[in-house]
Amino acid sequence: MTKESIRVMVVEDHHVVRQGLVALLNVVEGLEVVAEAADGVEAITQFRKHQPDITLMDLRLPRMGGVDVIQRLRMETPGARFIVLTTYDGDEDIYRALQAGARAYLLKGMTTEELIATIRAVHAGKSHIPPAIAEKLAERMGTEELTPREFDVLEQIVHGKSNKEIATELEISEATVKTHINSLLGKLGVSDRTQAATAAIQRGIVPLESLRKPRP
Amino acid sequence: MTKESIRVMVVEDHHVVRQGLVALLNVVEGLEVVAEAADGVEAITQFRKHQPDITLMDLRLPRMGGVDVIQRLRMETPGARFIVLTTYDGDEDIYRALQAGARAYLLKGMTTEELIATIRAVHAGKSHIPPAIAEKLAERMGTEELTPREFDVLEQIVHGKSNKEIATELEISEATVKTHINSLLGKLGVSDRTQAATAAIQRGIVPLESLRKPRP
DNA sequence: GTGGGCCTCCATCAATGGGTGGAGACTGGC
DNA sequence: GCCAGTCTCCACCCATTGATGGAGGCCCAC
Repeated sequence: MTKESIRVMVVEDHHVVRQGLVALLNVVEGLEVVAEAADGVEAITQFRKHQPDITLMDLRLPRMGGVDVIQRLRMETPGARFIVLTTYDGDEDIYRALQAGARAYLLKGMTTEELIATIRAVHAGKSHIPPAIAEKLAERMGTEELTPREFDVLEQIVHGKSNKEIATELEISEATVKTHINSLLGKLGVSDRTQAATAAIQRGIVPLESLRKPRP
Repeated sequence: MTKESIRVMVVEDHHVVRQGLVALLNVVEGLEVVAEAADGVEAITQFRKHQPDITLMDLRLPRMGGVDVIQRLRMETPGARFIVLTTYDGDEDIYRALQAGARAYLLKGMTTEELIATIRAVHAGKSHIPPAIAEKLAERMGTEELTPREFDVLEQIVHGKSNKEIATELEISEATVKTHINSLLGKLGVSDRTQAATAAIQRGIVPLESLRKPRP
C-alpha cells in the first residue's frame, strides 16, 4: 500500500447496522475500520485507544449521547473529525451535533458513494452538510432558544403533566408554570400544549425514548 | 454446493443499512441474497420476480408501508415468509405486522448470529418473537381497538388541531368530536389530549413522519 | 451601577377542554 | 327481528388552559 489508509471508527448501537457498515467500508480502497463501539462510553475508550482519523457516529446511543461524546473527545483531541450518521433528522440534533464540532451530518438514506465521498472530504479538512439538512438548520436558526426552565416545563408537558402537576414537580407556583408555557409556546411557534408536545418530539428537543415509563 | 441456499430478499430504504445487511448475509454459508428493494412498491415487483424464501423487511418504507406489502404478498403467495427487522418498536407496528402474517419481529439491535438463526428458523417453518417484543405485544393486547372515526380524531389531535378545527375538518359537530375524544382517551388509558398525542406517537398509531408539514 | 435576561409570582378573563348522561340512526351478524 | 357497535348529536357543568399586563429579585456583562 503506497498511500496510508484513512483510519475510521464506527460508533453505532445497532449490531447489524454497525457490522454492515464495517463490512461496506472495509472493502473500500483507502479506508480502514480500526475500531467499533456500540455505545457512548465505549466510543470514548475506543477513540483514546485507536485515535481514528474519522469517527462515524450515530447520535442516539445508550449510556452517553453522541453529542456529548463528540464534545468530550474534541476537548481532548481538537483535531478529531466526526461525521454524524443517523436516521433521525430532528433539527435539534443536527444543530447540537454541529455545535459540538461534527464536520458532517448524513442521513442513513444516502448512498454508499456519498458516504465514502464525505469521509474523504472530511478527512481532507472539508465540511459537508447536505442541502436537505442545511434547510432544517436554517429553520431552526429562525427560532429562539428555550431557557433551561422553559425546557423543564416543556419536558413535563410532553410527559402529559397538567399545569398543577408541573408546578408540584418543579416546586414553583402554577402561575409561573403558565408564564413559562406562554413563553415557550411563542418560541416554538405553536398555540397550545399539545402542539408544543408534538413539536418537541418531532424536532428532537425531547427524545421519544423518554416517554417509555421513567421518572418515578 | 450440496444443499440449496436459502434465498433472501432485503427490503430496507436506507441504502447503507441495506447494503450492509446484504454484505453481511452474503458471506453466510447457506444464505443467498437474491433481491433488494428500497421501498414498498419495489418490494412487490422484486418479490414477484424472484420469489425469495425469506423476506427481511423494514416497516417504515416510502411509497407503501411494510405492513401493506406483507399483506398483499401473502394474499398472492400464502407461503411467503417475512421477518420484520426494524428500529422502531411501537407496539402498534408489531401487532399489525404479525397480524399481516410476519413470522418474526426483530429489532436492529440484535446480533448477526440471532438474525441468521432467526432466518434459518423461519425458513424451517418456525416463528420467532423475542421476549422483549412479546411483552410489548401483551401490553397492546390489553387495550381496546380504536374505531375508524376515533382514529381520525386522534390523528387530528396529534396534528395539533382544536376540537373546533377537528369538527370542521371531519365535518361533524364539536359535540361529536368530544364524544370521540372521550372514548379514545379511555381506550388509550390517558386523561387528556396531550397524553393521547404522545401515546399515539410513541405507540406508532400515528407515524411521526406525518407531523412534518402535510395536510394543507 | 445599569440594563438585560431569567425566574418567580400575582390577578383576571375568555376560551377551550373534558365529564356525564342521554338519544336517534345505521350497520352487520345472529 | 333483534342486538351490538358505531357514529352522530345535544345540554349542562366545571376544570383547565392560555392571554394579558404587570412586578420584584437575582445574576451577569458591559
